[in-house]
Amino acid sequence: MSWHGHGRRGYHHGNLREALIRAALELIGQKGPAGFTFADAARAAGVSSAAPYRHFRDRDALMADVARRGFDRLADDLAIAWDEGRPEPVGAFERLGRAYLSFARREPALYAAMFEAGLPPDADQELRQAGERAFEVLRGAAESIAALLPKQGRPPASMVALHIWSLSHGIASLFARGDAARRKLPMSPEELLEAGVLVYLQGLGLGDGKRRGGP
Amino acid sequence: MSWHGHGRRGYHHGNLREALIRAALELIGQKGPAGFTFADAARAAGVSSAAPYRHFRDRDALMADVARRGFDRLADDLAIAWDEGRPEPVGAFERLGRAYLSFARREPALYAAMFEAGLPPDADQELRQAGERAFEVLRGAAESIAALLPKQGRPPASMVALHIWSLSHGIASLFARGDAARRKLPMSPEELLEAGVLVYLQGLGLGDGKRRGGP
DNA sequence: TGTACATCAGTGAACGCGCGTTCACTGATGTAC
DNA sequence: TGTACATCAGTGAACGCGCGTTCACTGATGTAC
Repeated sequence: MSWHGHGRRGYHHGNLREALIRAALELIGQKGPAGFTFADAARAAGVSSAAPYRHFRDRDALMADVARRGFDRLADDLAIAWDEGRPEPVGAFERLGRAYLSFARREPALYAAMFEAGLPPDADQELRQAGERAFEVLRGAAESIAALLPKQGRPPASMVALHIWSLSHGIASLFARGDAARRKLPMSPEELLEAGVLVYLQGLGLGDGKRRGGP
Repeated sequence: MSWHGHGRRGYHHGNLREALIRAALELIGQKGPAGFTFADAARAAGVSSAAPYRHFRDRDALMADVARRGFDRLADDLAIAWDEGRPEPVGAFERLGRAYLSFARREPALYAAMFEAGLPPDADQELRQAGERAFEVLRGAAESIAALLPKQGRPPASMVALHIWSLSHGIASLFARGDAARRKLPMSPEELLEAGVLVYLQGLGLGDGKRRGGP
């Protein structure tokens, strides 16, 4: 019924661009970002191997579009988790970390396109902006966290943001990936991250003695 | 002169196994772990495309051997940096973190084979053992660090090791990689890591008020 | 020290395969009047 | 409401290419006697 449904509707596909992106995501999920080809995507979308050229310059352009969507969704997820620091920043900040890891786990194909496809982060304008938008959420949160500290000795917010990003990404890419390269862990990645963030915040001087006891 | 020198010495190569590994390393450095083929390696070693099969089952077996060497060397580097915690554990531990990052930067091709080639960490016995040996150095160091803390509330050493590994790997793979996917940073990766480790140690209760002031 | 023989590490030709890319084309859709 | 035409999104055939892999082979090396 819907005029841009999933099936073909004759000579024209009707929604090939979307179908290719979905196919790419599926294939990346199965075989990793390296093991997916332009021809694969065309086949999966049920279209001739020349058709994708109407929508993407080449494989990398398609990959970049997938990655861009990934950053858009990550930015959304992070913003929701942070929720402008409500009810109080420290708890919200921990929630933010969990949301990052959760994204990596729920969307391994997107995550791989974003960080393991070998794309330059500024492959194109849109990709760069989407990446910056996501980081900006994290940086804003770090800003609020830093503001809780006495003005002298307060660390730069961007550094705090980079630490949390690095820790989260490290855990995601070593222990929470979707493929055979995942490393085993004597605990859940979530626990590992949560404990790490806690120690880190403590180190900043934000120890909340009784842990998450409210403001 | 040397009987297993670099050039061919007739029909037999004399040292093809080594030459293939060196070629693989070179190619991974240039094109990433995905963009290197068995045929490439043979060509670079100046040998027919069938020759590598005398030494490696397939491309992945070659890659695994490269990765194994990487872990061996990383383990060595880390052990030297840690130096059994001399002159005192906290300083030595920071040195350890720097050594990790330094390895990733000096040997981007090895690092990529170890962590970005999509190899299962236990692809074979030797690879697994080499990986464990490297982690063991880190875990041992974390043990010494944990031992500085009061017995109750002391975190598990393996968790501390995993935190430092994750942070280091996150920084290495986001900001210190050798290819076009490296992300820009408003400081050096070394500074970022060092600051992160410092905050973390502080969070553990190992603040050295005047920073590195000795025991 | 010499010779016969086994073993080994390479060759090179061949194969099937799938990819990327181009091209003239054609069927469907949209629009001007 | 109908018709002519432009535009667009796909087709399918073709191409050159390089990869992985196998095979019978051959030249070099090592060893038994």
